[in-house]
Amino acid sequence: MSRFDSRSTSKIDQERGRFLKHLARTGLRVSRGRELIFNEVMQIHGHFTAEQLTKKCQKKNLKVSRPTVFRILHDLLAAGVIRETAFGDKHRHFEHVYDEKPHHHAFCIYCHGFIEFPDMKEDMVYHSIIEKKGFKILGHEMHFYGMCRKCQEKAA
Amino acid sequence: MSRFDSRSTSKIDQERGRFLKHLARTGLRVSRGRELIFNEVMQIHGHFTAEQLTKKCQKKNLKVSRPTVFRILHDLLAAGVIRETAFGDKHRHFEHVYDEKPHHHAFCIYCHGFIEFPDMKEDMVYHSIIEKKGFKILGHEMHFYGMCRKCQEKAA
DNA sequence: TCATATAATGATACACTATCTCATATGAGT
DNA sequence: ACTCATATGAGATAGTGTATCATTATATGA
Repeated sequence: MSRFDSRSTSKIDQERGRFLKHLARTGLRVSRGRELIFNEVMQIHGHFTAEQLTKKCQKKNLKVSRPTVFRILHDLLAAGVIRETAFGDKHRHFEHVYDEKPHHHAFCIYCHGFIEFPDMKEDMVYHSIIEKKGFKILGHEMHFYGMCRKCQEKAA
Repeated sequence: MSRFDSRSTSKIDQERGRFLKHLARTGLRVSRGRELIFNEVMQIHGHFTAEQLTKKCQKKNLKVSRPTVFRILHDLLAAGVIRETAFGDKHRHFEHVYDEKPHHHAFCIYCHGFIEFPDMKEDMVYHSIIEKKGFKILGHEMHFYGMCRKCQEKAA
């Protein structure tokens, strides 16, 4: 029996299954750290950095070191449980894939905040162009940048 | 008379004008470093990092320090002569704006290479959604990610 | 031209994120 | 329990981008 938290919904179970399968395939163990990080990540809604995740664990007295957090995030990436988004700052930003509707981001270049908006599928026109070049598409992100409402008000 | 390289095309002249105007507005001088970096940047086709630019200068025996390169790139950004693109790695990537047709990127997650493809304007549908939230759009980038042809061949 | 003020520059140190190393701890399987 | 591979943490390290500050260069006015 898995020692992972058993209160999870079926969607989280599905992700857990994906993760366990990946670990089995690559000969990695279901360790304390991996259980712990998996459960924490699944409870986060929205984006997070490795730093934020580490602090979240430390606040809960879940002992896990920074290198371990990075290592396990790498596992989760490889398993396809989380994905990475480039926000243009010096941090790596992650979000889990389950329960997330496809969406994109608009970044404020003044306060570095962002808003989300839904994927409208209008960008599918690009697929044929890119795949004609032999590139296999695994995903896409659209980044708008500009000035958020609050920063406009401040400037005025 | 400006001491900037005078062999330039009208498009580069236009950019030079934009830069000089910015310097004048903000009380900055037309210094040796700014001339030098401006000319080098204008000669680059495609993307570059501060590191690459610094090495390019050093190879040509153009003496300019790393802090100065960063400072002047900041000036060029503020003047709107270059723009920044988040590539998902730890570097800041720049490209000059002149002579560039609007385009986007597809990144290979295996070799970190990328291909470019033209902007098709199909993404304009997003503008109304975002601006309804009070966000003022200044630009946008579309990032596809996946596996390039070469990496697919290697894997096969 | 000289004096003075202001900006630019480079050397150096620094901050920060992410990663590497390696000794130790842990777990799985026999 | 023993053996051996993997996981972990402490600390060192790498790499990028900044900050500090003394020095140099430039512009301006007398």
